[in-house]
Amino acid sequence: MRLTRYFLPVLKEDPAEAQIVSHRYMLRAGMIKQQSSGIYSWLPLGYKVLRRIEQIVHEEQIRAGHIPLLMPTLQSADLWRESGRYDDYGQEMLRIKDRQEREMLYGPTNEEMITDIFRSHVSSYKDLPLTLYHIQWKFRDEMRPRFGVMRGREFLMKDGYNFDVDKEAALHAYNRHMVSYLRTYERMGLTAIPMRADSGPIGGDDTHEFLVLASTGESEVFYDSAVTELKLGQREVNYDDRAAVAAICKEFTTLYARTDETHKEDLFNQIPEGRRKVGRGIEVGQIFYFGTKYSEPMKATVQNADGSILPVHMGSHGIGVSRLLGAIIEASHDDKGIIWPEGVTPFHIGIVNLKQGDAEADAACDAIYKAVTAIDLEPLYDDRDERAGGKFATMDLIGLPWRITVGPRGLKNGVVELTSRRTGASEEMSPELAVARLANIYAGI
RNA sequence: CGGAGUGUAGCGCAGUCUGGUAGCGCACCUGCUUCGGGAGCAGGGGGUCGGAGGUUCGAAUCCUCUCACUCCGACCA
Repeated sequence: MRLTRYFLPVLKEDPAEAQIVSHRYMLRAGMIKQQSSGIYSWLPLGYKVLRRIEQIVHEEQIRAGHIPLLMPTLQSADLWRESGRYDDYGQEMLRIKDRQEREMLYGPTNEEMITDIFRSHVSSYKDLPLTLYHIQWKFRDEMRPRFGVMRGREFLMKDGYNFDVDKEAALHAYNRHMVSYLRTYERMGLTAIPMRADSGPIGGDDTHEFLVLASTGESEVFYDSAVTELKLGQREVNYDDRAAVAAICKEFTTLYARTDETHKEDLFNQIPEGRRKVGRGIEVGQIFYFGTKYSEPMKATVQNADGSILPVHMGSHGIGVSRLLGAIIEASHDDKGIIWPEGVTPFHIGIVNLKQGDAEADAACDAIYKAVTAIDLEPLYDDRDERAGGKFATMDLIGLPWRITVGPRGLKNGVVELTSRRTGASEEMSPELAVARLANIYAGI
C-alpha cells in the first residue's frame, strides 16, 4: 500500500479524552474513531490489525478441532427466558423492541442460542464431542465504558461452546481451550497467564481467566514470577490426547497465579519471596466449565449408548478480540508509539523514501515494494512528499516492526537501511539482502 | 448509579468571572526557499461557540431546561 493512496488520519497531538497509552495511540495512529460512548468505528489501520488477530484466533481454534459458525447479534428474549437469564442479566443487556413489539436483545453472549442450535440438531452421543464457536460483535451496556476498546460497550469476541457426554470429556474440552488459547496469545506476542477466577454471571465450577500483565490493567494479580517464563513455543500438540493436553494445562496452572477475586494470602506466602509478585493485568480471555447449567433447563440432551437420555456437559470459552488490540499496545509500545509484534502487525514492513521525486530513490523504493510483495509480505510505502522527520515519526507511531529507509546518500553506496522498531537498531545493506532478511524474519509467523 | 468535570474550526486550547458580534498553535490550500528525525517566510480557506428557550439595544459570555462526552468509584471479555 502506498501511503498517498491510503486512509491514515494520524494525529500529532494527544486527544484529550484518552487516558491510557493504548487508547491514545489507537486514536493518534488513526486506528479507531469513537462514535458514541464505548462504541468505535474501526478505521483502515485498526481494522487491519483486528482482522489479523481474528485470523490467528480462527487458525488456533480450527487447529484444536473447534468448528466455526456465525450467530446473529440480535436475539429473541424468549430464548433467554428459558434459561432464566432474561431477568437475571440486568441493565447490562441492551433490550430492544421490534415493530411488532416483540422483545429482542443485542446479544451480550450466546450460550442460549448455541444451546438452541445444538438441541435442534443433535440427539445422539455419537455426535459428541462437539465444539462450536464464532467471532461476533457483542453488546454489553457497561455502567462505565472506558479505556477505548479495552472496555467498550460494543466489542468483538470469540466465544466457543463445547458439548460433551460427561464431565470428564467436558474437562478435556476445557483443557483443549486452555492450550489453544496459550498458543493464540503467544502468536500475538503476548504473555497471557491463566489464573484461577470467579465464575460471575455465566455460572460454573471451573474457570480460568487469561491475564496480560500491564500496569493499566483493571485486575489486581498475584503470581509467582516463574509463571511468566513458561512458554508453549513450537511444540506439537495432539489435541485429541487427553493426557498430553492435561499435562500442558498442569504445567501452566501449577505455579501460583490468581486475581484478587480468588487470591489466598497463605498460599501466596509459600512462594519464595524473591518470586512473589503483585501487579495488574488485563483480562483477555476466560474459559468455563459449567456442566448442565444450560442444557438442563433448555433440554439439550443426547441419548446414550445404554438408551438413557442425558443432558450434555457444556463449557464456554471467550477471547476478547477487540480488547486484544488494546492489550497488545499496552504490552508493547514506547514513547514514540506502538510496537507491533510481527504476528499482528498491520503491515509487515514500512518503506520510507527520504527523497520523494528523486528518480533513483523512487525507483529503489518501487523495486523493494515489488520484491517484498512478491514474497507475500505487505509493505506500507510512505511516498508522501514529506520531510524525513515526519515520515519517521509516522512510522514510529503506527509501529510497524521493520522499516526500510531509502535515501540518495545510501543509494550512492548501493545500500538501504533496515531498522527494527523494537530495538531501534539500524543496519545498512543492499536492498536484496534487506528483502531476504525480512523473508527470514517472517518465515513461520 | 453516586461523586467531579468538559462541550468554542479536523486536533489541542484561550476567550466566559467583568455581555459589544470569535482568537492562538497544529493540521489543510497556494507560492517560494528548504529537505537523513515532526522546516522557514508570505498569502489563504474553514467555526449557527453542543441544542432549545429566556433576559438584553446586543449573548460564546447571564438565567432555565436539555443532550453528549470525560474522569474517580462499585460491576465485566
